[in-house]
Amino acid sequence: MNAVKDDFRVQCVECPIRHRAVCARCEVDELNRLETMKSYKSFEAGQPIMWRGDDLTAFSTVVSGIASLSKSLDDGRTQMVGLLLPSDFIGRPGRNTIDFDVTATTDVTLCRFERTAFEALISDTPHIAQRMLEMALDELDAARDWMVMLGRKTAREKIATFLEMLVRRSDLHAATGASVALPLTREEIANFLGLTLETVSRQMTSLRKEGVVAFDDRKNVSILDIPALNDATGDDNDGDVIF
Amino acid sequence: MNAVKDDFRVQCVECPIRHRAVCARCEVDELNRLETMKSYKSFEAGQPIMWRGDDLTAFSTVVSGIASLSKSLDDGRTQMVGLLLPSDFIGRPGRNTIDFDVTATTDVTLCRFERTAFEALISDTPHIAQRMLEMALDELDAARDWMVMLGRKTAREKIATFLEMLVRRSDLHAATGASVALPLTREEIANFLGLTLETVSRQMTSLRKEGVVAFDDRKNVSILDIPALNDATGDDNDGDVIF
DNA sequence: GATTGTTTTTGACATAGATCAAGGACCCGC
DNA sequence: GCGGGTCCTTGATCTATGTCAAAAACAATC
Repeated sequence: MNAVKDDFRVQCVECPIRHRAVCARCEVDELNRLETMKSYKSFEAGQPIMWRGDDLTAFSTVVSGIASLSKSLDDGRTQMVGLLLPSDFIGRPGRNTIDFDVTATTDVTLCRFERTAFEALISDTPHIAQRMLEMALDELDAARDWMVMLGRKTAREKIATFLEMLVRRSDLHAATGASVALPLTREEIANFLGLTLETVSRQMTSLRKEGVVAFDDRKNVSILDIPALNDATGDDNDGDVIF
Repeated sequence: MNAVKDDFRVQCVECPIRHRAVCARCEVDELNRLETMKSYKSFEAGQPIMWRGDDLTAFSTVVSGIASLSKSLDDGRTQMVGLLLPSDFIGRPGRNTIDFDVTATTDVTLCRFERTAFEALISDTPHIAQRMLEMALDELDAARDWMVMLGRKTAREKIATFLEMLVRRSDLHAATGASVALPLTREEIANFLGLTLETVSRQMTSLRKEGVVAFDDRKNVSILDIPALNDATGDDNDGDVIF
């Protein structure tokens, strides 16, 4: 079992996600203010980060790793409603509990801010509020594409859409045969797509047998036929992006 | 056929949605600036307001009526991804085309702003950016509940969730037997819920036969048994709200 | 109030995906 | 390298929902 290391620390100006996170537009003096407010916290893969209903005492930015947001019905059915990558933000001003479960999908490091201090910062520095608006609107666009997928796509299209998203995100766009990391288990993919894990497995083998993809191992896919994958998504060819 | 009346006009300070729209937090001088920028435009029920891909030359707030946002796949499958009520906003800063179809579901009146002028206003007046952030985050919450519904609920639960949402929105909460307007056709409801219109119809008759609801006519439902409706949603009892 | 078109309901049937169950593959600690 | 756990695949079957088709209810126009 890997020990969680909480000793990670970088200067804001050298932060790897400096230009994409909520602080993207901050001037140096604003960064200095953030510098004094922040602390880092890490979680192992699989660990819960927050539970639905928890007091939202701090806001966070994902610095490294992947976290998922999910909601469950009483009987255990669960739907993933967000996938947080480095630079994504957790928390919302003006609400004091969180309304979904946040889980570390891989090892995750967060950059944390006390809520009240950060809320003050938001009202002081328009740069942060503007960037947060932009990020919220991007998430909303992603959520809407996701809704189309959940409501109207077949299992095969869902799988293809998911794989295509991974390719797009890893920026290998054109590189046929390149291997892409699959950061989620079959069950997590199922919760992402609104399917059962068995259906996920079957559709993946089906795409494999057709020669569209190949699985190096459980956690890595190679895309052998990008046009075929695109076709299978059900989107028009310069299709919509979820992330 | 009703003529579209474009002559609707109110002063901002007397506007019915003054305290809920993007301008909610504006001071009098900011309102005065909006006053000079705005124009009204109306659409009949069923008319398209914008098509996906259109140039986003203006932003708008819904003043009255209901509009829907939807996305379609190539073969015509369509999913509704938003339902705009009075005070809701159309358009997003920093993007110049719109990525879904906007349709007037009932007769609709919009309050319009030229995009460039409004974007300038956003960077000038933090009150507007802050309010827009709040509204975007609310929409995101709604979208996430909607995703759970699309991905994990049964047809019956979807219908119950939809009807419950209507009750909640019309603020009749406790009033058993009260009649609620059903602003969408069966097909639109189907596109909202990720179902076919036949399934919508069947589940509605099923709820009717069980005595949970009654249909006064096509466009009005009475909720006879609120606890039963709540049960049928699949949420826990003080359940989640979509709007 | 008959006519025509639209929307909704109902029925019969087909099927994608869920469910239940078993067997394999991989991982990790010893 | 062995044993126990977890994750993944595959198979057999069931069922909720989609599809296709027709009839019924309603709305609009003359």
